[in-house]
Amino acid sequence: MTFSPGSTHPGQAELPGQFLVRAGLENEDRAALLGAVSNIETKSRGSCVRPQGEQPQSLLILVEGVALAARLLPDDSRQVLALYVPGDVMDGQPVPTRTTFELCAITDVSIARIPHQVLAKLLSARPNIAFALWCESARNMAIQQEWLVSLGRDSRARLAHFLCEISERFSEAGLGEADHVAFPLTQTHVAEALGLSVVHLNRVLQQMRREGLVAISQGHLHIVDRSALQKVADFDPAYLGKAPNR
Amino acid sequence: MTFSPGSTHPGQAELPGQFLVRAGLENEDRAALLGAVSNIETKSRGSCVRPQGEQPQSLLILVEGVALAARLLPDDSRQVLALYVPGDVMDGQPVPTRTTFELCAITDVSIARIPHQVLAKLLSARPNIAFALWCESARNMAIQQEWLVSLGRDSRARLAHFLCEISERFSEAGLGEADHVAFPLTQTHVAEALGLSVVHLNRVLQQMRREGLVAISQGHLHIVDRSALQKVADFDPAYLGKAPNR
DNA sequence: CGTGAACTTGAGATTTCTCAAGCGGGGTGG
DNA sequence: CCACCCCGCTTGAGAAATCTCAAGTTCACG
Repeated sequence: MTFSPGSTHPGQAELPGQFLVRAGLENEDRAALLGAVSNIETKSRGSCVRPQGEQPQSLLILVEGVALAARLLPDDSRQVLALYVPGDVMDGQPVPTRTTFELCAITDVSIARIPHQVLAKLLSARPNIAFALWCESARNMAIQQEWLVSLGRDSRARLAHFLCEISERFSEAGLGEADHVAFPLTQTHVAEALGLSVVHLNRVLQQMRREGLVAISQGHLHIVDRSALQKVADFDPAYLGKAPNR
Repeated sequence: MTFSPGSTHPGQAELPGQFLVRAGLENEDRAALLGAVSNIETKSRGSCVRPQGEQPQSLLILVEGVALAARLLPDDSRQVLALYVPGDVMDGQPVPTRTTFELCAITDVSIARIPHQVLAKLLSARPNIAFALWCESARNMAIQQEWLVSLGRDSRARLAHFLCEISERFSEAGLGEADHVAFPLTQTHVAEALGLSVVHLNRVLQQMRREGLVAISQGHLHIVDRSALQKVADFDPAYLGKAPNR
């Protein structure tokens, strides 16, 4: 998989089929939204999709790959604020405002752009689209809220919760099976998401591995004992819009 | 100030003047929204406005007083997720979903209810209202994002940031002057918001008091050295929709 | 092979927590 | 009117969680 980074192939979108169906968007509206895509561009892994502090010109939708949003702090540390999988709207704000975080590609990604100028017309012409984007945004808010709660707990619960969420979202996005999903994140990424040092994160992870809860290797996450893991995490997938605990 | 807890006086809302103007709502739409208020009720301080896990029947707007949203954890601890001041929409979701947190009155409060059933019609009839509520929700998300970043930092920065935000929001809501606002929270509330133990919070607070950054007494917060405090907090009020650092 | 990034391990320093106790004001019942 | 009690605040001290620094290992890649 070798993209020339930053390349652009314009025109008809090949957005993933499930895009915005979660939010209940119907045919005609979906078509209108797809028509508003100005281009789909690719970025190579590790590159920055949109720097912190920029005034965004387009709404960005992740089509392929995994990406994250992170805040750069004055002491050069980073706090990861969100993870994105294919189908996710990255930073869907009703009114574009100067961003307080950067968007980074974790793997090679492809991203659909919808210029805010075009979008604005669409929003007033088609209230359903606005409503669907609001729903998406509300879901991201629910996820963020879980992260907030998680950060208040100890490192073990934090990591367990993170892994539970990853496995749900990644498998739903087609990045693997339920108990065996792709895991392109480095431990540094995870540490920055959980607000832990890499060293400590590593130890907690090993501990959980030893206990037979999870295993991470070769860029894959294997949930060995899901119910035990969910218990450690106090995880209930309802906030992701899924059925209650299975 | 003695309300009979839970009392309800129906009819014409006396919503605060600035309500939803931040979100750019115009006369006619505002009137429609006000007309949808089924009643305004009062709750006494310390009481629970809406328990965790309930299916909400109405949108709640805080008219008077201070309230918070908190998640109850299985070990009986709590994580405060949000603070509300008059004019705030408490948990404004596009589609009402089972709540994952409780709403509590910190002071005596009065709250306007808009039944979701009524609201739904309003949203489709008047897209501007949906848009305004989305904007409100986006603002709450930005605040929550700041809390998330804050939780990743040390206790000193966390507290400083919290106090900066409080002073901005409370004074904007008419709960005091810029450097001298009402502070009805107990140290336990603050500790639960910041994910710290009360004991540790107390020590950090005293330290900041000794350094001449802030003073809290008699239910009032006094920002003694705002610029120093903002520096400790790495605080930029832009996310609240205010002008950049002064 | 040589190199760099990610992961791992050790050990001491620091932050934060828990438990325990004392203080002080406001409200309440006697 | 007084005594008591509860809640919120404060302080001390030892325990636990987490961090930082430093170094070693592994593995993919050129």
